[in-house]
Amino acid sequence: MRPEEADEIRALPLFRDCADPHFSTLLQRGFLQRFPPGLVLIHEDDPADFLHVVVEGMVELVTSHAGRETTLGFVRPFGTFILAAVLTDQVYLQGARTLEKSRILMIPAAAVRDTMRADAAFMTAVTRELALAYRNTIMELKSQKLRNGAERLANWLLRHEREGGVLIPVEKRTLAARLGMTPENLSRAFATLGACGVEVQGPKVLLHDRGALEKLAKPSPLIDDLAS
Amino acid sequence: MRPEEADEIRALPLFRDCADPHFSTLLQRGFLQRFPPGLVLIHEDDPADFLHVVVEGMVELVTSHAGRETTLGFVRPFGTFILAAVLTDQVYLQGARTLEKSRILMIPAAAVRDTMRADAAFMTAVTRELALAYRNTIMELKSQKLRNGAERLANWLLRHEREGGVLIPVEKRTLAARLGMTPENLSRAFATLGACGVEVQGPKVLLHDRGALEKLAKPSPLIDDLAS
DNA sequence: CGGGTTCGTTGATTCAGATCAAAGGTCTGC
DNA sequence: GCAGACCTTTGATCTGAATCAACGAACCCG
Repeated sequence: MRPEEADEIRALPLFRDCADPHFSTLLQRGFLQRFPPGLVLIHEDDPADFLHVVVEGMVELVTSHAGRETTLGFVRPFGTFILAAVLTDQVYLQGARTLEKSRILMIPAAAVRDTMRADAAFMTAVTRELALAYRNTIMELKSQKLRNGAERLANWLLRHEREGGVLIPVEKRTLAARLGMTPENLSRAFATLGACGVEVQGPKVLLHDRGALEKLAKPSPLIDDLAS
Repeated sequence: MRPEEADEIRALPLFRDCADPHFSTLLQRGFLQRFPPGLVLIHEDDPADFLHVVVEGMVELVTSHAGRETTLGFVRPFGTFILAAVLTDQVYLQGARTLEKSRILMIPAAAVRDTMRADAAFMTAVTRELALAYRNTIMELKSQKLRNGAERLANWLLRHEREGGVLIPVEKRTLAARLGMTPENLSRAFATLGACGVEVQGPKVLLHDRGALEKLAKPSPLIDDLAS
């Protein structure tokens, strides 16, 4: 791992307050692995062996049931995933696969649990991280139950807007699954948002009228405040 | 509080490993309150002041946005709610109101945080509780994204089945909101399940053919294993 | 460079669920 | 015991989303 990457991980809320020797142990017991795009990192229903930290690239969290499949989230550097399964020592509830060439730091579940026991500050950080992830998921559920497709897209755009536009970092089909709709319907949702000054140019999206878009999206800190 | 109720709370996974003096302090700093049915205990967007423990009765967790409203869960004795907001000291993401006459133990957020700091076993239990609640919500989200209305109802019935039947503990309109559909559609979903041996008699539901119902519901431990 | 595959979009159709409306039932409070 | 309110169910209709199908564009690979 490059030094600046180690620094980034060290600075994460999850590890920031961990004592130096404990953090070193975590890193020593972990593996930094490279993966090609599209590789399945985790199968649903497998026992939870590792906490994963995305160092480079992007990971998609997916779940499927009875022939249907959906995307639950994306993880980019320096995000972590499947902390909860590691803590409860249960099976994973969601699968994971790379969307790009990626490097992942994999920390054995036992190491995480050992360090929690040894380092109260780390335990606190884990708890905090879990609480935030939990709140994020509640928001996701609210979005799914209280909004229609176009509204979910509009809010996703507003949340990812940078300097008047958004660069969609994944294939549109993947974004559609993330937002809980079909690719066809994502296209139509974009068309609907055209009336609010949304212009699509391949992966680039221009928001010409943020006010109009917000009027349709009705963003709320109780649904849209955290990341994904 | 009656002694047997105090015992029930003491035996909860959340408090079981808490040292005696710390547990006593928690109880001393808490208030046991009685509430009539239909009373709003918590407004969304309020700062998180108290961890709530339902001692008697039933509580509905609700959320609303842009004129729409939905139910996120029910809490019965001796369940707790809004632990995450208490930990992160943020606003509540969901409202709460009583469905019946209820008694609630309200523990100040500061007391919870103090005890976590003082008692490692309690901290561990809090973390575990959070991880379970988080996994529950993931399952809920999966159910919402991967199943249709009749399937969600079928799985709810299977999960609550006792001796060949289910006694619906709330108004059907409330159950409908819990399952993410309108009351009208809940009626129709019950009608659909009639073909699988489901018979409705007011609040009582008889499952005459569990096999047929399971065939339609396709229950999975990755979606249906925990409570709510 | 050319051929094939995948992806994104668009149109037509179907389906699930929401909405609107009305009737019957239950519970409540006076 | 009765009147009124609310809940539940059923029917009719409408809307949003999924599906099916087709086409063009982009991309990859030989």
